[in-house]
Amino acid sequence: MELFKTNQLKIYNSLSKSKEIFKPVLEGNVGMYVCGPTVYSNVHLGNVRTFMSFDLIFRYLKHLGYKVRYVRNITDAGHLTDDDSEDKISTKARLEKIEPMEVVQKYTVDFHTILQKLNFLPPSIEPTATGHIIEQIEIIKDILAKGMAYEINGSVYFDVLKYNETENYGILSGRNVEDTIENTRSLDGQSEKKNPQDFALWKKADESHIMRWPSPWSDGFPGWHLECSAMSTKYLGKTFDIHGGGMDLKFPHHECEIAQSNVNNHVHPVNYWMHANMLILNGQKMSKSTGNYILPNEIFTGENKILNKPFSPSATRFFMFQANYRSILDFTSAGLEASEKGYLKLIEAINKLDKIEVAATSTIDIKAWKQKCYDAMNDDFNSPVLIAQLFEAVKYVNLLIEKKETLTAEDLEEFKSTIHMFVFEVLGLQNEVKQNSTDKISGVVEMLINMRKDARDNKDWALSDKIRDELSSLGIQLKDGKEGTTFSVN
RNA sequence: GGCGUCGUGGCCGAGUGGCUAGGCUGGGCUCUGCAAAAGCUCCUACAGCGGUUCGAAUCCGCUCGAUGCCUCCA
Repeated sequence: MELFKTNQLKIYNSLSKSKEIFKPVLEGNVGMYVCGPTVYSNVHLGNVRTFMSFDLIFRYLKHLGYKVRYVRNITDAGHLTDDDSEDKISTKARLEKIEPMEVVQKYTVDFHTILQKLNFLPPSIEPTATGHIIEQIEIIKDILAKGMAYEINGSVYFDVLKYNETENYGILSGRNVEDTIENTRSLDGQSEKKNPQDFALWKKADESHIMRWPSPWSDGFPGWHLECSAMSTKYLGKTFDIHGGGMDLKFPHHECEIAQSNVNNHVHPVNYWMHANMLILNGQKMSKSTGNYILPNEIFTGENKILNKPFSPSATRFFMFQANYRSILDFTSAGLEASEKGYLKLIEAINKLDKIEVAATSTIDIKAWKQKCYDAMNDDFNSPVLIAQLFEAVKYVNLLIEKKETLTAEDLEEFKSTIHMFVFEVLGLQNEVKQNSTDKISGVVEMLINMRKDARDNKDWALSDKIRDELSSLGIQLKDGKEGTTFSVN
């Protein structure tokens, strides 16, 4: 029987601002859409955190036995710059004097490389905005036909005020349009829009603009908000289960998606809206201009001014999951160092699992422990609590090896498989310790351990300590236990 | 200014009304030739001020602070 039938999953829904029991549209199936990156520069670390949260969610849903279709788009057109007239990709292409598609290619590759290093699962579909121009044009036609948009000078805008007469523009973000009007009154009236809060569905391209597609209104390009509506509808249907993204996309991006779908399909597009919170760096907002900024790859190489040392992808992943996805997370060197130690402790315990011997009786209630792990994840993907339970398991491992606790063969098997499943399959961590110590090294170290044992038996402390210290300086730590000496490679 | 999110011990972070996670750091003890590892243990907190309640970190109000969106930066 699938696990989802026995596990009651609760998800915090940004729309209702409360935890709700998760019920997919189609039993056993989950449709999930997450707003992907705009590929006009290296992927932002905060963005990585958002995607990592949804990687965890994707992994856990799959683990529960759901058939998940996970769509995460690539925005390669339509995301406008501040003056609201030029596409971000185009701007970058002009600045670097390369083709827009070169910009897209370069940063898409960067994005995938970083995610691969961090052991992300690829989404089921990764559609691009430029690959769905036709679908977007069809939606614009429909919205125009329904009278909720207007054309001016070859551009098409969504009529927010008119929409708000019958629907609620602000249902997700808690804004009301009247306030928005007052607060935007001071902006200059250069825009051709009827109202400042109207957003673009189609923008006419000026002569210098390289990225352009023909449409009934002009040669131009689609608005940013539209691509997500087009692609989510195409691959997941008019109403689907989960829509995710960073907290910063709640308004206006997701609000606009809701408006578009409400007009286009006459339904609210999403049952569960999920928003990952922000990542800050040393207590401050990340900002390129102030230098309080770090690229994901610089974490791994250590080539940065923020952190004291490099950190591995798994240590970084572990650090991120020690906080709940809905909390603001402060990215600091001290925090990463603490997490790295915790991660190594966990992995070392996992690598020691085979040393546990089977006993006739169990002194630990493995089923109760396992249930706590599931309870944590079922409670809105509470990874910090899951990790706390995994540290309980670390304690068990050490006590079991010392024979202060015992497990039957059946319980031991369940214990091992549960640990492996949560650590590697659900959290997506990698066993970096194991990768470092090859069998050849193990053989050599074992030999030295035996030599040291002889020295110790002869009370030749000078030789024994020399072996220990020299191995230590090579990054190999010896650990004397009741059952003999073991080692770990740092 | 408006709309959100949040403010927990030396640090990081769970916890939504009573049973007070976990990690890192530091102290003590056990084990050990010594150390490390491991086990046990200690330091016990909820921004401030009011209120509701038999009882609040948890609910309500106000104040202060952080952060996000509203304006390019995830």
